[in-house]
Amino acid sequence: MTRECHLFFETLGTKVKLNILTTLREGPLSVNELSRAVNHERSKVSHALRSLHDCRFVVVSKDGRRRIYSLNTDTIVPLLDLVERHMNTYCMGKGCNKQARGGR
Amino acid sequence: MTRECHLFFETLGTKVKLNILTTLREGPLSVNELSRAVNHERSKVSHALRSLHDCRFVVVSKDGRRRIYSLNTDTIVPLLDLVERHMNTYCMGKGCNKQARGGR
DNA sequence: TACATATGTGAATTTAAATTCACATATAAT
DNA sequence: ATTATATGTGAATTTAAATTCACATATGTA
Repeated sequence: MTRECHLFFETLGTKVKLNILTTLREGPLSVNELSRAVNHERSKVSHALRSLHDCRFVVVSKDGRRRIYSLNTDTIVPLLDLVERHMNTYCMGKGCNKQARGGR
Repeated sequence: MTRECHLFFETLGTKVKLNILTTLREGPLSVNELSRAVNHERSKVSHALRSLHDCRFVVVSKDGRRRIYSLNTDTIVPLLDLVERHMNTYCMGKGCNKQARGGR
């Protein structure tokens, strides 16, 4: 299980990907729309969508020459909710509890 | 939210950390015990535990000169369960659906 | 106090992922 | 068929995280 989950979490470990997912919570979008919404260039978004789709965090559907991406609401929505709850409960919403290192 | 979650998932994106968490599902362990259980050197495990603790995935308690780590069962157990379910449903338990690239 | 055991940590190095860019492909419109 | 629009992708580069190691700290024991 560790091996599979590793990839799973790795796939969520970057801001662009996370941005995409939270943006898609509002509703499905095409690549261009997403690119504008998260303010990152299309190529980057496209690469991110690839790995998100590889792990089935998102699903695609064709609409002419556009590709509409939407969340896998079945698992990803509850997952994000769970994480959000954890952050609020244990990390006070400010980037966890990273301790200052070094110093004397 | 994206900024915080980014760190959250990043913290789970490596095999050692994931190994530690799944091992701790069985019960609390000291650093040395964990080190043996996951078969990685203490220093590595210690570094991993640091970030896991920064995000409150684990909690510590002192016992003499040992430090006993245990899971934050409140959120991390359901989280791992959710992920496990996702993997089984959408990724057929074999490292997601990474498509072969290239080729002609 | 001196030593042993358990763990933590800074920093150099290694390793891997993210970004970028030029180009490929795919579909639609003229 | 040609052009425009939308998206995908390989590979070089950049960037960041993981690993390692030598040492620091902390606690207990003789």
